[in-house]
Amino acid sequence: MSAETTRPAGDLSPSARRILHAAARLFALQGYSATSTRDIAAAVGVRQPALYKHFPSKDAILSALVDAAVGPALAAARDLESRPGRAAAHLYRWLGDYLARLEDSPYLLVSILVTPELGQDRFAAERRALDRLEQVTTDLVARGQAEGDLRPLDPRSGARMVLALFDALALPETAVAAREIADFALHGLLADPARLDDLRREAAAPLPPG
Amino acid sequence: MSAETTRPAGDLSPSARRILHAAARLFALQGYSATSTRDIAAAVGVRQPALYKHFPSKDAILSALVDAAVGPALAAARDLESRPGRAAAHLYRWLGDYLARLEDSPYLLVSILVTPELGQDRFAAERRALDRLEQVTTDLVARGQAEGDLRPLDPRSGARMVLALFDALALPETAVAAREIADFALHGLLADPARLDDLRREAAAPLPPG
DNA sequence: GTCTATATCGGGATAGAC
DNA sequence: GTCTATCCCGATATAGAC
Repeated sequence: MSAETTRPAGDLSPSARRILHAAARLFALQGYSATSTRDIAAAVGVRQPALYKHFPSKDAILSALVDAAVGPALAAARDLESRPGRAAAHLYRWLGDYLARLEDSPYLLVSILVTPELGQDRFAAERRALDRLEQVTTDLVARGQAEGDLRPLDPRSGARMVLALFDALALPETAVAAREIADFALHGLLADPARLDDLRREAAAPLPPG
Repeated sequence: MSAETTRPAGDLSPSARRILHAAARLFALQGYSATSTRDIAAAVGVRQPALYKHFPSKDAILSALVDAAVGPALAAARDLESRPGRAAAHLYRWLGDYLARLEDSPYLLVSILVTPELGQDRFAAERRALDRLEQVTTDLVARGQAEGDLRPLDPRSGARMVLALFDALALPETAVAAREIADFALHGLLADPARLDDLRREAAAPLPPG
């Protein structure tokens, strides 16, 4: 349940998945606190107490969503760290893959990333997961700068702005395409945008073994 | 109270301003619904019912915050429309001014822009205000493309991504600087970043009369 | 314009039958 | 594993004294 476990979504029962799907959609549309467990249950087609056979609390639902959103992204980023290649290309590949995954995901996880309720003390574990996401992004930006591909700016600021762009993915009906976001992010960071085609090629190539 | 009025913040009593300040901070930290009117009152140093002498409801507080956040930005953008000059330079100037204003503002309005509760029906008027903000941004992007300064991408997507960056302004302690955001946005949009210095000069010059 | 006291409602969670 | 019924609490808002 905690963000430490980064349990893959595959471990969840079909019922639990349906609950997460419905909850994520409602959280995105109207916010976490404004969504009642009755709302979630109605969207799933069951009565409110039925949820508690799958999750011990409403908070646990949000926690599971954070895990499902952040876990795969962290795993992918760490995998990339061990591979050869330019950090800027890794960043581009990582953004494209992760954003496309979110786009396809039924969970609409993006808006979870900006759920302000996570600022409360009881979600400290989830906040740590988000902090790790920011940290791996910061590392990629810093490496890209050291390698000369990315323009000089505070790498933490760069990471924050890249992650802030995720919110543009938003809801399906109005979404900005994943590739548009990845392109915008790289344009925002690159020292010389002429190198983007080059990076795109490297990022599209099969991943060399670490 | 409605977003239509775009009433300047100057119309508010000092007490009302203190309430808005405290409320904005708490909404940003833990979310709108998760913040109780008791929380707000405690932050202001009064008891909960005292708030109702200044605002008729909790929703009205959020509504006033949206007005204060969006009103000046729309006014500034419309003013720019009537002036000569390149749209890309206008966009840069507008972003810099508006973001700096938010940075200085005691209201921490940024996170208001992503408050998911605004998705609920009863905030339709506030959503329209945010839609207008997106529309003026879209228009600026489209004009910048027509003038050849901005690279081709869906102007609506471009506007969404620019506005999504606002969230990086976040809270004071961890904020990304306003200028960093404006620079990142322009880099993300520009056809040729070499033109940025030029645009910066035009944006820094005194505004020519319309 | 702030207070105390309180009405009223809705939400999270549990008990226990099926 | 879902249901009905219910507990309990916290939240918004109002009443009325000062």
